[in-house]
Amino acid sequence: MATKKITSLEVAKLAGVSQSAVSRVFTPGASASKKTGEKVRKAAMELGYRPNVLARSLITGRSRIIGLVVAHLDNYFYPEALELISNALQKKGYHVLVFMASKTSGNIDDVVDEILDYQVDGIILASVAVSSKLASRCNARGVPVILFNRSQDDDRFSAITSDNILGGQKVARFLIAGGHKRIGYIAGWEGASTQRDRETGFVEELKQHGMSLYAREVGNFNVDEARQAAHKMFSGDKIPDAVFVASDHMAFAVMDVLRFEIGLKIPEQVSVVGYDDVPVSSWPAYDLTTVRQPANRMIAETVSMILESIENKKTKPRQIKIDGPLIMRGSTR
Amino acid sequence: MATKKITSLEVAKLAGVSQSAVSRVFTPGASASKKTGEKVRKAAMELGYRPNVLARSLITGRSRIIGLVVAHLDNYFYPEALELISNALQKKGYHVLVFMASKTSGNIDDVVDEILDYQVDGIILASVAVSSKLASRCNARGVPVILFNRSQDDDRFSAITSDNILGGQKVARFLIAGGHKRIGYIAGWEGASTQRDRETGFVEELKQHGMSLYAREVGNFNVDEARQAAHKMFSGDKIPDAVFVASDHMAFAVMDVLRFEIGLKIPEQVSVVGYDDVPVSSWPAYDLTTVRQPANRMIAETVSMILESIENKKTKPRQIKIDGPLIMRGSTR
DNA sequence: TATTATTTTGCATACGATTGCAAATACTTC
DNA sequence: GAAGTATTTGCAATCGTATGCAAAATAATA
Repeated sequence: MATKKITSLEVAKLAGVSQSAVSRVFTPGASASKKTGEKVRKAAMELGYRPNVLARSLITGRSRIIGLVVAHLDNYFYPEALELISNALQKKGYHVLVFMASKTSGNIDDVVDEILDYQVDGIILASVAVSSKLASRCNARGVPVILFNRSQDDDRFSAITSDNILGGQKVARFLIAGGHKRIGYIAGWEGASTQRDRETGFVEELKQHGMSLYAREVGNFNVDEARQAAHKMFSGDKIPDAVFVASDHMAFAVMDVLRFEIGLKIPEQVSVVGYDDVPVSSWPAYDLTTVRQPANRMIAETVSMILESIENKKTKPRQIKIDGPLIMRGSTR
Repeated sequence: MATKKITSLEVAKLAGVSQSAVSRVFTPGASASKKTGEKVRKAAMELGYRPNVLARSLITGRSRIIGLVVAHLDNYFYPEALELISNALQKKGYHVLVFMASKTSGNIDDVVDEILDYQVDGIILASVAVSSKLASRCNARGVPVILFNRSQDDDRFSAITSDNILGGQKVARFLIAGGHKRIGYIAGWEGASTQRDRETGFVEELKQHGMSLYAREVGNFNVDEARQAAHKMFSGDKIPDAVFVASDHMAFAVMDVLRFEIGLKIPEQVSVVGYDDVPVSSWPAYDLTTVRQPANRMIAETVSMILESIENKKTKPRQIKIDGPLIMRGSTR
């Protein structure tokens, strides 16, 4: 139990070479002869040596750590995203340090400060906004920041989203084509760009067809509030014949209220459309028509973009929108 | 953009003190006068200085990083756990470095090696087993390892689980009390202690009442296999009148098959019981009777245990089982 | 084989902090 | 105000690795 750590120096001694030689053997691209390579590797194996990433990063200035801030693990889009991000980064030799932006404490700036303390090579903010003070601090440290599933009017950040405006439009067109006349919308948190864009696209497209929202409530991307919103929207006598809910997560709650509390048939009496296409949406119990957020491609872009920024400090931030299809299922007629 | 990092030395210069003074101001418990404290803090604020956690950990030997290995983010018990763990550790000044044990690559040992490279202060393995070679390597480095939601016959590890045997028993008693005569079981992955314990408790308790499993299939904690298992179990003419499924995650798939593909009524024709009590279980569309894994308490124990091991190297590993209640809902009669 | 070009190697320093030790300063107490 | 005690401070070494530089070893060329 009283065990010393194995350092490169001890490996060097055993292998009969200098400490720098050991370092070079473990540094890809450094010059070391085949013979030394073998000696060192053998000694290292014997002692169970592995380079200390932290010590290395102290001198290289690269930690190979990416900070990931995430708030809504209860929305099942994010666990999926987290898994994909982590896997993709792992393949590139990076790892993810997770920071929860607890909805209560709220102050993202503090969290980002903590992240920077770990000398992360980059930061991914999943569905979380950040003050411009923080922006400049990250910029000052040369740490690239990428917004995932959230965009912000600040060109110091790259942002990856699905094309939420287009997505909203698709939903509108689809519902209109289905002959719906009284169309409601249950909004997410109004501070979120995703919410705003989805609604904008949706409402604009309705307008194109000479229609407007028949009802509107706010669910704040939150199950309980979504339930309340559903109750309000469907309590009168003239109820909508279709409702677009700003996220699948909320849509499930809405469907449950409609079916089990109000007693409406979906889709016969009401059509419901969500947004995200999380795995649960395809389960027969919900079978929810929704706009797919192409997680794979969003993550691929996110990862390649952040790595690019790390390699090459002078890449310009970019805003990317990825188109996602409308997935038609049984919650709509 | 070409911005230097702010080090303690620069703060020291600005504040007109030595570098060690700066360090002391930022080290809780170190001796520094009120006056210096103020000068230093002012200078630090002005320059935007924050201590470099990595450099600190190089010398203290503490990284304040906890490695977390997790495999099944698609089972919604784990995102919840991850959120709770991360929050709890954050409060204590630790952070979580995530490692995905992709089911395919499989080799956890390599993952743990990677973790150790980051000089983590501890490792939490969520639902993942590890070889005894690795065990000794972690032990050698003095890095405590805790198994979360998995136990292992190796007393070098602490392990936190719910009381799966007792949980299985509770389900058996409940189903018997409900008058069920033909009781089936859909197993998880047989390599998992959770699966084994749940089944053991369940079957033993049936035996106590002079009953035995009417049918048994394996779902491997996997949605697709669970679906197939359900099909097999409910295809004959004498079908079970109740089925205990080893995880909620699989239970949802089973319910969907029974209702939408086979056309059975739950609970009138078949009762279904799950295990975990993930949030979805309480949604009306499933309304699943299940055994709650008390995530809060499990995480609280996990965190306090790992921190204790870090502070005090000579704590003995312990195995803890936490009792969880049977939550009765509408999927059973 | 002698000479030059190329690799490989070791030395020494640096990365940004913490900490034991001894000197200096501040605080008590009479 | 002096003597003694308690705090604060700076110096210098240290953590484990990477890397510029010059020397040594090897390979290439004539």
